[in-house]
Amino acid sequence: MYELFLQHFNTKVALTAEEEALLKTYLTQKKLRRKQYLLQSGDICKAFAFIEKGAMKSYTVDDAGVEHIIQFGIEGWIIADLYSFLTGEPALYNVDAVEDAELVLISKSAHDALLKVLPKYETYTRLNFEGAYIAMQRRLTSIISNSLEERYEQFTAQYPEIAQRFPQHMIASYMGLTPETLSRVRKRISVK
Amino acid sequence: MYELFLQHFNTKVALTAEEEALLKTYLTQKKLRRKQYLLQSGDICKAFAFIEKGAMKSYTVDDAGVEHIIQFGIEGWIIADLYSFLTGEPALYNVDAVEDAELVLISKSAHDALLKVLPKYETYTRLNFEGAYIAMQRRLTSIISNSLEERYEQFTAQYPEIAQRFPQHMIASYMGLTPETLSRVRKRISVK
DNA sequence: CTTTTCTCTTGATTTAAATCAATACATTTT
DNA sequence: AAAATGTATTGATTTAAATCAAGAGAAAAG
Repeated sequence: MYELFLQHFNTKVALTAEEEALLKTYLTQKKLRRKQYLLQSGDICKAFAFIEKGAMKSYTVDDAGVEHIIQFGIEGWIIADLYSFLTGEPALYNVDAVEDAELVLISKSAHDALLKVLPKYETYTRLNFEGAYIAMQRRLTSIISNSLEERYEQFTAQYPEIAQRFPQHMIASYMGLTPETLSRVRKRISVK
Repeated sequence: MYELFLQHFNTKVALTAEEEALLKTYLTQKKLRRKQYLLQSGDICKAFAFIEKGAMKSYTVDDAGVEHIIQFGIEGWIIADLYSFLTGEPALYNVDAVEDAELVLISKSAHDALLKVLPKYETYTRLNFEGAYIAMQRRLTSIISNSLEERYEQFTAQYPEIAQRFPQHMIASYMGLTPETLSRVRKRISVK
């Protein structure tokens, strides 16, 4: 239980056996079936989720009812509305399962306690945020600076598993495009 | 010296007089004239900069020579190519002064040392990354989900000082638009 | 196993933004 | 003070993406 999470943690910050036992006492498990929500916008995000198995997405829904995907998550990734988690404000995003999923949850109270009792947890958190920030900055740079063809090719090169595991219309949503446009972008690339 | 930086730090994590004195020994100063570079893409980002005074921008330049602004910075903000700073890889971004600037620099070696000698520095860093991550996620959400009018109004509401202090064509670049389009967006808003 | 839903593609048309071009005004620079 | 540079607006035209619409194949549900 919690194998992948502990492995992920130890890769970033190595734990002693005692620390690992302590950490485990703060973790809980959750299983989700395809299409079930982990979080709905307007609710408070009371835990962040490490994905042990399965595939998730976070997204907004606009006035016209269209989903805009903010983030994907598969095994080894963290997913949540961090804004809501950290501030206690209502979530802006929905989070649900694209495939059946097994999650490790760290609640806000567990998170706050861990920051106090386990200094390595703060380092783990900092490294996660560093990585997440850098990934997001690259995504933003790509949106602002590159053509659709370049953006799609960068995306598939950087996240081949995401590109293959999620349906194409979700990739389009993630890129801020209609499914038709992404289909045509792919065609232009394949012709070239 | 370093007044604003120390104030910013203390607001996030309160320091004792001894800790503050220790922290100061790791800081250096730098002044930049308008249009001078702090960093050029391809170089290694060897320090991040806290802005004590002035205005900065980070940006990419595409094949056609067009600037794409990634981030603005004014008094109290941090600016750098964090990707390059953290990984030691060549920077993707240029950083230069839009107004004459006074900076507090924390070099990579100072950063690494501070993480070891001053636990509160790790907390400070974590909180900075949390805030930066959340701000960037909101920007991305806005790009993917909202109309240009909404995006511009959100931007001016959230960062009134930036909107007023930087020329409009830079705001356009930050939004991924041409200056002409932003001019027309503003006109549509004012008519409405 | 068969009906329904989901997924992707393609075509025609509309719509929004980029581009090209000109001008006016403000601010640096010399 | 004059020249040069930077900044913002407006108009005409082109270009790229969204929208509307249809259909075909695959996957999921009953």
